[in-house]
Amino acid sequence: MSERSQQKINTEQNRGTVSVIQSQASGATTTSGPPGGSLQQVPQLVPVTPAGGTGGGGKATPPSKMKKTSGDKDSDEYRQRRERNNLAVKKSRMRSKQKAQDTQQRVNELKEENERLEAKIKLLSKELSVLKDLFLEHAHNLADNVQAPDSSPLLLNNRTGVSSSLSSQR
Amino acid sequence: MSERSQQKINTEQNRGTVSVIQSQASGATTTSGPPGGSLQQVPQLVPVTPAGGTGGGGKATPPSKMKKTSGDKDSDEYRQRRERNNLAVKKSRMRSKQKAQDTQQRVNELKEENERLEAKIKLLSKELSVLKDLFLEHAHNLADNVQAPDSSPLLLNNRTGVSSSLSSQR
DNA sequence: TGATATTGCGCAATCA
DNA sequence: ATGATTGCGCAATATC
Repeated sequence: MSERSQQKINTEQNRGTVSVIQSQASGATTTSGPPGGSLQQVPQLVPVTPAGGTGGGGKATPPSKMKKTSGDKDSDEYRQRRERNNLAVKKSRMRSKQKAQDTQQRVNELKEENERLEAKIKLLSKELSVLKDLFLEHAHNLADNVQAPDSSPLLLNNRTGVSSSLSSQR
Repeated sequence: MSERSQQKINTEQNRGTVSVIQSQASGATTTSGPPGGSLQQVPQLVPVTPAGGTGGGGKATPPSKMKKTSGDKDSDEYRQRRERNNLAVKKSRMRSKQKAQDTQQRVNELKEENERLEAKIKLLSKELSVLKDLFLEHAHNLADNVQAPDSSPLLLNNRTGVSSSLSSQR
């Protein structure tokens, strides 16, 4: 299960015809392939003057290493490889971005969870404190030898202001 | 090993500007050469097709509006701008990466914190449960009208197996 | 209006 | 040899 975002792949070289399509309003630039995204580099004839003295420039005759077909750059295979790599790059970057996004989201989730847990802790602590107080009070009563034969304090938990502490938590 | 390449790309639509590559000769630019890095593009001027995009629809040959010097690409200012941008790009990417890293770390921290909180909750819950049991037991005793002449149960908290529950939490 | 910041993309080196 | 990663420069935008 993997969806593929396919996009226009021009497996061809434009040699002079250019398409001017550049009117994209600013807008959501999410990670969805921007239609008509930006293009850059331009087409152009191979400038490399193969032989012939470059009249002006300094060292303009890099060791001509043309092996293979008429140009290892114009090669059909080369273009193919490039295209594949470009695709791979795109994919990789997409995943990378996605991952970063996921991580960010994870942070948010964890933060939420954290708050929840802390709230729970607070609640439990409060309950505990109430019970402890009751205990202490009771202990006091015993110590003071106060019988307090009336209703047992167990059912009166409003002593410290907490309404319902003795119940299943949450 | 060094392959000279020049960016001549084109896949997808192209516009009408060209990219020229500039050489770097012996590292004179502010940016130091990257260690074992990549190659630079090849030097050479490019036959920038005059602005006119053919197809554009409106202007077949827009007046070549080269402002300023005759070459806006080989211009000194151009290179300067590029260099600045390259710098900015690097900086931006660095920060981006750093941020991602930080985010990842935050995840780890939060996870840890989470575990801690959960452990605490567990502990509190246990304490609470023990106290409740004591309460119930006590209530029972009262209900059964048992005198319980022995010591008060408050000091005996080993009933359910918990060692020290009645103390300041943490 | 100019400068920096961000983003998408292609190339090439390197990894796996 | 092939796909995945990564650093880098270019150019279009976005932001300030």
